[in-house]
Formats: sequence, C-alpha cells, structure tokens
Amino acid sequence: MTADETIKGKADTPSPFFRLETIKKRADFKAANGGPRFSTPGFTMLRAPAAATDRLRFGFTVTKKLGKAVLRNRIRRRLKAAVQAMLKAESASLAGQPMDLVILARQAAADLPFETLSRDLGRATLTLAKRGSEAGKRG
RNA sequence: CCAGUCGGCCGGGCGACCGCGGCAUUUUAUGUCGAGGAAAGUCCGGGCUCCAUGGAGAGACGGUGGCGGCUAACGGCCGCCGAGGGCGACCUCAGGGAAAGUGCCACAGAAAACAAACCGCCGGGUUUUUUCCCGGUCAGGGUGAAAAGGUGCGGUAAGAGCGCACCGCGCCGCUGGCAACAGCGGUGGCAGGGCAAACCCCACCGGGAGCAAGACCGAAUAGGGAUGGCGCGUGCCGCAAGGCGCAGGGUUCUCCGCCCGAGGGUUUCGACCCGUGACCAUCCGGGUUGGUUGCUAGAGGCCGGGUGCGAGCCCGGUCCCAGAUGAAUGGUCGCCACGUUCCUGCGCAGGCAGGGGCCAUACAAAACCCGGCUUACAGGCCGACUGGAUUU
Repeated sequence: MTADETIKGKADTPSPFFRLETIKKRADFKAANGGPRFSTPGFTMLRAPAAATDRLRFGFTVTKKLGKAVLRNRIRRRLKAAVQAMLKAESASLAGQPMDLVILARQAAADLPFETLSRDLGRATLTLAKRGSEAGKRG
C-alpha cells in the first residue's frame, strides 16, 4: 500500500522545491524565538517573524536534555525525514511561501508513529504560514 | 555429559521506495565511498601546532616503583621471579627503603615499644592461719589485628635460646642465572612489632597549553592611528577657573535641539611653521558574526614468508578504507536468520514437531590523528585447558 504510493510519488518529476533546506546560523535560530508557535506531542514549531531568505527553510533543535547522542541523532533524523514527506504532500499549498521555521524536538518524537509526526508537521506548517501572513498584513 | 578456567571473534543479512555528506567526471546526472569495538570516559603515552626558553645543573611540584625485554613512547604489553589464594586449569598483588628522622596504632589489655608483671608459678621474709611485703619468671591464663621466633628434648627453685636438634631469621661464602632471585655450605642464640595508597628517603621520568592549537580572507556597526580639508572672530559678567550671548563651522533640504574651538612663532604681508578642534575625505592597523585552511596515506589495513617461548621485529605483494562543522552516514517497509514467550501434540526425561505473539534485537555514534588503559554491552560462535561423572 504505502510502497505503491511512494512509487507513484517517484513517477512525478521532483521539483527543486522538495529539497529540504536547513537553517545553519545561530542568529537565524534566535530570530524565531519570539515568533508564533504551534505545539504537538512530538515537537514545537516556531516561525521567525521575517524570513531571512526567499525560500522555505527548516531548523532543527534537539537539546541535550532529551538524551544521549544516539537518541538525539535518531530524533533529528526522523523529524527531517518527516518534514521531507510532508513537503511532498503539501507542495501545492506551500509553493512560493518563504518562511523560517524552527522545530524544537520533544521526547515523544523518538517513538511517535511516522505518519502521525508527518501529519502534525503539515498542520503546524500550514497554520503558521497563515498566521504569519495575517500578522504581516496587520503590521 | 556436568561444573569451571583462559584466550580469540562476531555483534544482524537480503531487498524495495524516498533521502543526506564527501570525491570524481563527459557538469546536474551518473559512478564511487560513507561510524565503533568500544567511535564512550577523557585516565596515561606520542605525533602535530603555538607560546616560553643562552647552555648545563639544582630546588620545588607532579608521576612511576620486583627483574629482563618489546615499543616512537607509556602508568601499556610479553616473559620471568617473589608473596598470597584455589584440589586444579589458573587468579590476585602501588611488589624499593622501617638500625636517617618525624608521626600514628582506636577498643580491649598489666603492658602497643629508651618497654612492661594483672592473674598465675617459684624463692625469701612476716604471720598460728588468712594476709601482707620483697625478689625471680613469661612456660601457663586473660586482652587484642598484632605481645621480646616455632616445636621437641634437656635444664631449673620456677622458668627462660639458658643449652641442644630441626624449621624460621640475620650475616658471610660458594654455585647457577644478564638480573630479580634460587640452591647449598658455614656462622650468629636471634638482631628486638606494624603502617611508607602518613610525612619522608632513594632511583628514574616530566617546560606550558591545546585543532575552540595555529594560518589566511574579512561585512555591517562602534572605537583607534596617520594624512589632507575647514575653523581657531567677538561682546558682557567674574580676581581667576569659568559662565551667558552674537557671528561662524558641523549635524540630511529647512527649523528646533545637540556638538565645536587655543592659540603661539616667523614674515619680503603673499604666506609659512608648530599646536589644537566638533566634523568631512582618503588610507592604515587591530577585530566580532561569517568563510577558507589545518583535514586526513597513517608508528595504516589485508595476504604470504622468515625470525623469536612471547610482546614483537624484518622482508615481499596488494589495497586506499568517513572527513561532517546547528554537524552527512538516514527514514518507512517486506522477507529471512537468531532470540524470547505462549498454546497444541508426542515422549519417563533431556527434548522434538506445528502454530501464534513480541510497537522484538544490547551498549553506544567519528569531530586533528595514532598507541594503550578503564568502563558499558541483548545474544551468539570458535579454540585450548582443568576437575568430576559415565561408557568401552
């Protein structure tokens, strides 16, 4: 079932938009601190008030409080993979929306089913995209 | 077959889809490589880098501590010796010095160290006896982790290395060994407790900091320096320091506000020199975010041969085997293997067969690189050896 769908997904020509771009600068992470946020069991997503680039970027924060290196790596990689799956599913609604989103991992991200994680990411991203643009109109 | 000791190794496999980071290219798509035995703890030892340093030595501080070897080096490893433990294979040991000095040795006990007599034993004195006093004694009792070597015989008033034999210990000699040390012989009646992971003494070793080392490039903003531009006029108050104005300069076009001053020397009266000031221009140096480099071919892996008891060493062949930096090496599945557990059937039993379950798979992820040590680890494999049982 799932395998069939993914095969179909591959048949579509992959747009460069699917490529996951990550935030790497400390300043960009700090910029998202005060912005709107959306929480789910697996993570908290923050949106920077202003995007630093004209692209959609994601930053991943996994604190040492969550566990040792092995567990932290697993959490970060699952979240990255889930974001990529989500981007594929929501590509239409997200096209051309520059945003900086920071994902703050929580403990449950290691054990939650992958589909739940991916679906929550989609909800969070779309919600924050709407909220951010409204704030932009007001300001 | 049971119980055990030691050593070595593995620590999921195959496939599908979607991805990530290096490096190559025929430059955007393909190829290729991409975590561990501990990558961990950061406890030692090296390489490398910068800093310090005239040479050498001493002191201080820190480390090491049987002997010999291996190694780039080590606190590591190998072999051997000694002591202790185990029936044994084997295991454990900071294993130099206690007649250089200082210190400590709780409780108990008479006494814990220029020794010491509580009970007891023996002798003498006293007393009718009990008792008391003096002396001898450490064999016995009692205390303790530890009490002036142990056992036996002699000896004695009772005893005691007081004498003797054996064992132990010290010293001397010989033999074996590179040595630690061992063996043998002689000799001494016995030296006078333990703790040196207490200070200490002796021998040996050590300059410090670390890849966030170090090198290079270098934004905005602020600050530093140099040169040039422009300015340094005047009134009132005040002894003075200074204050208040006017004019001028600067501050985005204007206004407000704010900031600015210090003159002196030479003169052919054109100016020049020195000083000073907010500001402007140009340049220079430092420097944060960031980027590049250091950055992976090495005391390297594998195979074969030689050599050594061994750690290892030598020779030949062959291979290139992670280089990330908010940090790649993954995510989601399928099948299999292994594990575990439940049910059913068979069997006296060890167990065997079939089926189902486990969000089923330990400990843990490079961060400059090596050699070690230590610690963590589901489960499994192999080899050598020891003790016992059974069978022939």
